[in-house]
Amino acid sequence: MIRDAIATLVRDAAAAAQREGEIPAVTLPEVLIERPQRAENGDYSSSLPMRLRRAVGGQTNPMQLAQAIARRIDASEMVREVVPAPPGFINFFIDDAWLQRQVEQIVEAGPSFGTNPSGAGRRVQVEFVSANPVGPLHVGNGRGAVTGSTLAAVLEANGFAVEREYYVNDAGTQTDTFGRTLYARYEQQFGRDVPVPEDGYPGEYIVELAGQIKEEFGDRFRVAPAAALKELGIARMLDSIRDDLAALGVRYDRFFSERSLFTDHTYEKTMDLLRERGHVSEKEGAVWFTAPQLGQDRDNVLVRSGGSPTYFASDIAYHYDKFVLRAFDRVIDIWGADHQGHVARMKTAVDALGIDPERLTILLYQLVTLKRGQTVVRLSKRSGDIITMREVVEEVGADACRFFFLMRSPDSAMDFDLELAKEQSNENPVYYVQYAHARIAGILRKAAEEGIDCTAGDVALLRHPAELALIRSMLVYPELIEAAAARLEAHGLPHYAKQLAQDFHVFYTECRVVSEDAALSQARLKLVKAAQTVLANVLGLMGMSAPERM
RNA sequence: GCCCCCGUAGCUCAGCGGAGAGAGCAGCGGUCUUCUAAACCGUUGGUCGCAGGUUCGAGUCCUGCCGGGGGUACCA
Repeated sequence: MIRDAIATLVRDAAAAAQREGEIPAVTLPEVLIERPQRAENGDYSSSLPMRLRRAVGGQTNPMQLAQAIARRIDASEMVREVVPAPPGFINFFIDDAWLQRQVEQIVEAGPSFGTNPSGAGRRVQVEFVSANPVGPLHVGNGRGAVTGSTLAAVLEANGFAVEREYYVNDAGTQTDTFGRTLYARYEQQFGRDVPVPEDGYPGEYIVELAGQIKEEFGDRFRVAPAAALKELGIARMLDSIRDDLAALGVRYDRFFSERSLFTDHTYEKTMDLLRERGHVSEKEGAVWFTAPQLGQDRDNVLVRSGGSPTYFASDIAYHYDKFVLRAFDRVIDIWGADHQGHVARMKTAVDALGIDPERLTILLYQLVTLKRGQTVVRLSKRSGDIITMREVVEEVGADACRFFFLMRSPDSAMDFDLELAKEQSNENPVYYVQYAHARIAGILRKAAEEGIDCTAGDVALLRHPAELALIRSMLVYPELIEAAAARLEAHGLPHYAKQLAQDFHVFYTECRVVSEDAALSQARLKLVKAAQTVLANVLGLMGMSAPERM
């Protein structure tokens, strides 16, 4: 990566200057390479001299340090010029010929362009959505789904062995409530006036489900044990959740059953371990998790006085399974902000199991408000008038859904405007990006018609500012992928895609590809192929399609 | 009360402690005989919520305050 190469140049030059006594022999601060905002300050820059100033004592002029370092970095094939700049920057200008040659590197790398092997096959689990299988997914689940699936893809692009998992809460009290509601709706199908339980779910979807079950199985479940109907209902809900996620382009490696933790005794093993390690106490007839020495100032219930385990208890067992039984190096849980209160105690619980809590990352995303223009559409699981994720995906399309969710930092509560997402106009950035790809496909079709073969194209002809800007833009991509994984942030992707698309659109406007100038046509065709590669790669990472026509 | 997130252009939002704060949309003015005008070019618009602090340097880090959202169960 260019950035790393430049960091090495700076580090080596600074060390040489120290050996030669021009810079005091202090420990060098970390060399960070930045991208200047203004082109006149180069392609990359280092502010090491100004940081160094603190280490060496106040009296040294950072500009002199910058000169001492810059002088020791020779121009190379990649770096055309190294310029010290006030008040103490070292600026790097990349050589045009080197940039031009990267076009061929990109085309050659194809789908692997931008990826890196730094993850070294370490096993990472990304667990996301994991909504209770008692109702359809809502819009907020969509945000989790898109964030999780994209981060998983980003980690894979960085060489991690990623497993995507959905934790199915098929053992808790909510499933009982669901079962009782379903039973009432089922009986109602046969004309019996069985009321929906007071704490039951009012949603119409359970009525529909009950109707389907009656149609398929008749009255079989009126005599069968109540558990059987609940089982079937949960299985059906899960099937529909799976379909909804597939419609958003989300796939999983595994759906993990909460109940399996009890049937295979993982739950007991985990509780035994917690007890052994002194984190279990009993009071008020309940069993509590206690860890004041780990900074948990309040105890939490593991087993209710009625004898049933809490969600927290099985979640601890679940994490024992992740870290100890399945031995993931790292686990990333993606939760909605409404689970915020659970974060600290979950990390403490992992710690209490003797697992390094650093191996667990819990990402929260803030809530989604669904809007239609100015009007807020309330999403309430309890209203019975649910705006489901499926409805949104069907209305605006999976691509627009993914792009809109990804655009915003998970830390910000977001409005999802259905009208804007659907808008097929210049107001909608989704089409702006995809249109760039469609335009590329158009050029490639035209070139094929004209029988242009670009293999012999000479990239040295790519001298137009728009061409060089496009190349520079493409070369940002590997850095983006690396940063996205390091910071576990996916929202840089759509912003980058917009930038890349813009650089392509400008190139398209300024530079005619298929023209009478055969040599230039071939060279530009190569550039177009490289642009297609990068655009398709970033769209792919976001789980979006790269259309050939629009 | 306590905990988490947010507050940047009219709107929606980017912005790893670095160089006159950026984008899209909206507004205003231009550009199709061409590989798709779902595009391009120009232009208007800012006390980065407020006040302190740390630093050579703060939109970015720390503290306090103000405003908005979420959480604070023997629910999940």
